[in-house]
Amino acid sequence: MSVPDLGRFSDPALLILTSLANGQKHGYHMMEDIEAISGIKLGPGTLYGALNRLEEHGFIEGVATEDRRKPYKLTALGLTTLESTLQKMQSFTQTGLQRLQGRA
Amino acid sequence: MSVPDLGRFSDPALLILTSLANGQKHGYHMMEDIEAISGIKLGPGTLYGALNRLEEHGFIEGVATEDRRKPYKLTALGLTTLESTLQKMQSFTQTGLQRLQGRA
DNA sequence: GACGATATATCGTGAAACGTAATAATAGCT
DNA sequence: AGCTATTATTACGTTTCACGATATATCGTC
Repeated sequence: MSVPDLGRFSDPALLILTSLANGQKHGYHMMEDIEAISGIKLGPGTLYGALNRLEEHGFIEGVATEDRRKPYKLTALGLTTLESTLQKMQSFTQTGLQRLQGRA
Repeated sequence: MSVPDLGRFSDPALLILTSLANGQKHGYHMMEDIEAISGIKLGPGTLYGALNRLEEHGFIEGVATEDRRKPYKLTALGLTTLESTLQKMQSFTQTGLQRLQGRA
């Protein structure tokens, strides 16, 4: 990679919530989706670890199924949190890019 | 705050680099700047810890001075990294917000 | 010029999150 | 049946975070 990565800008939690923003998904599906929309490939430990934390904190919840796949979906809390986070991030990146613009 | 925070979306490192995007600053100044542009208040341990790591990784460098304040500025590496990170973040948040839009 | 408030940086510590990898088990393909 | 892809769990070492305590210099003001 030509441009090195900033340690962890990624924040798996945010990637996951965003992946769930357009409908429920199970873990493996998220892995692919996240890579598609962000270019970041989460390992299983990272992904499932973050999933558990998100569920504990009430941002997502498992959907009942008899399949071996375990789908998750956003809770109301997760939804509003995601929305406000994305909005803040957007205005923040806006500011940052403007600052870069203004450089000599 | 009505909307709870997503554990660590913040990523102090990114906040710091962005704060340096419009010119060199010393630690305390960054604290205030970061709070102004992001609403996030970094404690001293968080801030200076992240500063040290960023310097070790070559993203920023201290500026020589006789003052007791120690200013930092972006390195070339830090600059390109920041730019590419912000751009990716912007397109990512874009995608996320669109997905939220498309919800029933 | 003493005294409190603000500015500025350092250090220490425990907890949380991250990344990698090993493991397991089911499903699908040939 | 064997092999590959799918899907999830767990364990472990490292890094980062957040919080607080500490230290010192500077400023204002009385």
